[in-house]
Amino acid sequence: MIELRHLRTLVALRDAGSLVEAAERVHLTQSALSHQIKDLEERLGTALFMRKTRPVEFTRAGQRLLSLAEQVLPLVRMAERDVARLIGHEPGRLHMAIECHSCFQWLMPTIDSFRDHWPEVEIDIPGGHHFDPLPALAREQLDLVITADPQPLPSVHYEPLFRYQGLLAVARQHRLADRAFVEPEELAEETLITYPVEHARLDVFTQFLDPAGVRPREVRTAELTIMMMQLVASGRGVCALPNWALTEYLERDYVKAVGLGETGMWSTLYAAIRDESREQAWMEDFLRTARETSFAVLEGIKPA
Amino acid sequence: MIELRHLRTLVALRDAGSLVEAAERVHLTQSALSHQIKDLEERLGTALFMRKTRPVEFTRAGQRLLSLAEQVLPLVRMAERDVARLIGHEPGRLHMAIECHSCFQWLMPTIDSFRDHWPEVEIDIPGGHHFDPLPALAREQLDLVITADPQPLPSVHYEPLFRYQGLLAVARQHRLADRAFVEPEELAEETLITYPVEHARLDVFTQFLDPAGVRPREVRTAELTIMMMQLVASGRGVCALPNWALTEYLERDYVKAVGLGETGMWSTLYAAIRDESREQAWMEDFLRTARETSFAVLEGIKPA
DNA sequence: GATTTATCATGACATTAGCTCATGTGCTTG
DNA sequence: CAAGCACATGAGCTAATGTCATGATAAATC
Repeated sequence: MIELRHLRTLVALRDAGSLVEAAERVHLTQSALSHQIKDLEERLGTALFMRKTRPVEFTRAGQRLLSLAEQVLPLVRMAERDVARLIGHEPGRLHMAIECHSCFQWLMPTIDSFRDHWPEVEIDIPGGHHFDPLPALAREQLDLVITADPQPLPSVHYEPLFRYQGLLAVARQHRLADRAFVEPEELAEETLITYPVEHARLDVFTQFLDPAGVRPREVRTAELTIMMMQLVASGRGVCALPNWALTEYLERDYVKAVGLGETGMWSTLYAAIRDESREQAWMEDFLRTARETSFAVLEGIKPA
Repeated sequence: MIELRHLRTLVALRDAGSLVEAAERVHLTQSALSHQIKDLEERLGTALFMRKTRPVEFTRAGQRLLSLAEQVLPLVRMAERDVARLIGHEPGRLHMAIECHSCFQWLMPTIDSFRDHWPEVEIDIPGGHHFDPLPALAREQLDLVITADPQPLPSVHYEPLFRYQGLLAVARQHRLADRAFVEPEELAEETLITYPVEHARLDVFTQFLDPAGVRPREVRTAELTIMMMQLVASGRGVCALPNWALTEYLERDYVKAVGLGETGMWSTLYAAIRDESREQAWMEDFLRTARETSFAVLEGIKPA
């Protein structure tokens, strides 16, 4: 008997293009998917996709099942939402803080799509708070915080969203422009441009420079990503940003990007929420939507 | 995660009206369904149906999932059929013999619905064969035989369709009319009306009278059920028929029905097919359709 | 063309979901 | 109030469904 599990796998496979990555998306091993699909194929009596092409190519039978999945899975999700709505009639509240300036890029589409499904949830991003958002979360002043450095707090749960790589943006003619990666020491004579937030919240420092005991010659700040890009492009400094925040500038050949350290500087972005709210159907749905939107909108990120 | 299994269970539950019978339909135990649904309810956080009513009554959440099932399951079946069709392009042949006169009642709607889905399968009920159908099945002159007495033959497989109870139809004013059941000996002085087929193929004899060494005073035959009913109603004899073949006459209060023996005479109706054809998608589908149609059209039958 | 790197397949083992069995509880019915 | 029926529940088992370790194969890199 064919099950929804199979359909979800097929969709992941198509979106990912390979078994390995599809496996990450559905949080299973490559082997599990291989077995699962093989089993399904045996029961159906036909192959579902070609393994020797990249991205994988679906047979006609595979395509038919994919189209089934496209029809069916949204229906299932809608039903689940309806059921969830039938249960809890208390309107939800979703006040959030974002510790990650570039996150608006995926957060806005996420919120848009979420609002369609859960109109009764009150969404807000309260501005002008100068308090520390994570304790505010515990105090129930906030309901969700997007952050890259989880700190253990009672009753706060960190839900990983995705992993991304921090890259160093440099001018095209910069001396480091053609390097695959740089070592911390090489930034000692550079001007580093950052968002105007505390030192401890910038992972170029916490993960890269501080461990090596290096301080850049100068640090200056800019509010917006595009301003940073202006400064970098005109050779006024370098700046570290998530890979996906850079893609559009890289495509336009506006700046160059190099890795931070040999292994690259990978971070995980988390949604911090209170333990209790993990149960709420709309919260689950928000996180799912966030992940889906991110993977659709951003390039170069990986499942956590 | 909700799975198709759950949806199939819910549909069975609604159709059956009780967990016990639903369990029979999906070929699981009552316990399994109880666990399965409980588990689902816990994950959803809400009850799906009321257990204390008969037939069971669905909560709003339950109804929502039912409606999901109604949308989704047909789509899944269609996709499965399409996939099956993509594989085997050889048009199928379905020539059948029916060893059960009353069976046309459910067989005709079955065939109608099947033909819609598998237009390329050539369906026929070759008439005028006076050979024994089961060997003809093995010889590939036939592809399916509806029968109530399976005889072991190499490469022939018997797929149970449903169980039914043989009842004795008697005139309203008959001396046995108010009995719950009769013993074989009580038929020694009766005229028994049967279809014009060999003795060994009539289960009133093989299962009821022969074991007790009883022969009715007289045996006469009639071709059609309705003729039998005429004769019975006018006191010219009694006749044994499947419960479901009698319902329409019982509802019109045309005749009365009594059980055969204290435990009742239960038989199982089988579809005999060749081993190889068990694999064919359209054959599976025919059997499924047959079962579904039977349960929809006939009253008082049970899953095999 | 050799070497490295990637993906998928596969067999053995592990885990767990999902089932059956046996039994308990509560409702209905005679 | 006893009997019958339907559902619930806990224990235990099995088979389905995973993981791990490894090998084969194809593409990418040197």
